[in-house]
Amino acid sequence: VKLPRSFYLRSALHVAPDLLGRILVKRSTRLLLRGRIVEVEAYLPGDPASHAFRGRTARNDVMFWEGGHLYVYFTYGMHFCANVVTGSEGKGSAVLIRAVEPLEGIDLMRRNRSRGDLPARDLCNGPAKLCQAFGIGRTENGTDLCGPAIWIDEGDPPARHLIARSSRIGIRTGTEHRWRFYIKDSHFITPGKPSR
DNA sequence: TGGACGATCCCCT
DNA sequence: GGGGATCGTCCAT
Repeated sequence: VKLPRSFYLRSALHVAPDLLGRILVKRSTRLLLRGRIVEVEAYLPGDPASHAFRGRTARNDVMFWEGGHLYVYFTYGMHFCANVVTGSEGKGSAVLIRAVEPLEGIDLMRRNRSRGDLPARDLCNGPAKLCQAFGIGRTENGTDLCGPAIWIDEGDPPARHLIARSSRIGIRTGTEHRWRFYIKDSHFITPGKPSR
């Protein structure tokens, strides 16, 4: 069952942990790519680490759309990362999907990653890796997650005691906040280290 | 108009 | 554990 619009119209701090255990789905040409979300980060209004911190621009425009859209950004001259926009129109808040556990379409994911030899655990254990594996790029920016192309299924959320949190990864500011959430016993989370 | 800087990844030692 | 790849974006000059 596809998560409804109302799921996304909440604070990113509520949506982020609630996304764990949900299933990211992308309809490819004739098959489905599916992955269980195991690691996310919240980016809030007024958050200096957020792309939206310095106001609305052409690049981050989608982040200010109504919750339930996909904000895809390009970084380091070669990578894409995907976020779930949260809250009402104009909020400028989102949840970065950092890692998913591959469930379906794994052969295609391997081909998309240009590596036939990668173990499943290394296909989507990073925000740019999962975008490459799922074929998410510039054209997917602004996709409505309540539409037919990319969506998130209810899945099977973990018990609360299986959810861990830490500071976020790869940022220089806002490191005092523990806004990274992940499934404690998952083998499919990022190898990178939190910022503090 | 230019330059510093990424919400990263991969390969090297 | 460290550095290079690679380029769009933003802000300061």
